[in-house]
Amino acid sequence: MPELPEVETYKNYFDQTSLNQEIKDIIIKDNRILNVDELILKDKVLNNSFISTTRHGKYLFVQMKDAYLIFHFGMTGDLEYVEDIKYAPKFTKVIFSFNNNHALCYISIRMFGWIDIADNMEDFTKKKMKLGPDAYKMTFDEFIIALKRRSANLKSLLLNQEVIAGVGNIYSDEILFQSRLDPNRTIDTLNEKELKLLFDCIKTVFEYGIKMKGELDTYSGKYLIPHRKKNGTCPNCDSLLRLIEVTGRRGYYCPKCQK
DNA sequence: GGTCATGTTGACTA
DNA sequence: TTAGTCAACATGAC
Repeated sequence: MPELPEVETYKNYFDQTSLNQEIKDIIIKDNRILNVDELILKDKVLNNSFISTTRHGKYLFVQMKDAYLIFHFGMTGDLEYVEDIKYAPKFTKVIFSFNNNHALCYISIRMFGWIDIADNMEDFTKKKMKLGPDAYKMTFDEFIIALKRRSANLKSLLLNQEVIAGVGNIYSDEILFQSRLDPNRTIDTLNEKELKLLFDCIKTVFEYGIKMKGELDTYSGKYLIPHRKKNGTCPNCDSLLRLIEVTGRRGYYCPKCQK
């Protein structure tokens, strides 16, 4: 499922269920989702505990004694805390089992997500993944710096994790709709006021998304999200939404409201 | 059976 | 360097 609001929701869920308990076992049901050698993973995790978590973009970092465990959820990743490993849901790929027999399951249907280990969070985000600033936490100055020398169209720009981390396909449509900006425009055509507007909309859209725990089907009808389907209409002016394809992703926008 | 999907990456071209 | 296009990854839903 995850874009930024979902990953933030997973983070909160992780914090409420899985911190500060000794990890006594890891069960790897499918090692294709591991980006790290199984032995290294076990060495870093077993007999340790999860201390705290940090989210950067769509990545969740879990601090341990001398390493970070990293989760990426792809398009169909999820976490579930269960009372016993026998309740592990379908498509569970890795189970972290605690001393009290409760367990945290990493679930992935399509296996686009993965689990990794890193010594240092900055090295991972900046050097390895080259991620831009986190879209929800960045300041306006960081946003402007991230856009320097960029000239891509607005939708591809928002989707590019190296520019800004955390915006996915659905939220890129919503952010551009709330900003009333045409996704086909290029970033270098925006004036100061439009840049500030775009920045503010990134924040408010994610704020709402986090509040709603990323559950898209509960979103208010004044948002674009419930309308982004074939023959969907603009919640603002009722025009038929237009479909665009950018970087192989489908997007919806209102040709009348978004300029 | 065909198409589509909340993501990322690498190859290639301009 | 930056951008755009395409294909690949694996699986379920409609």
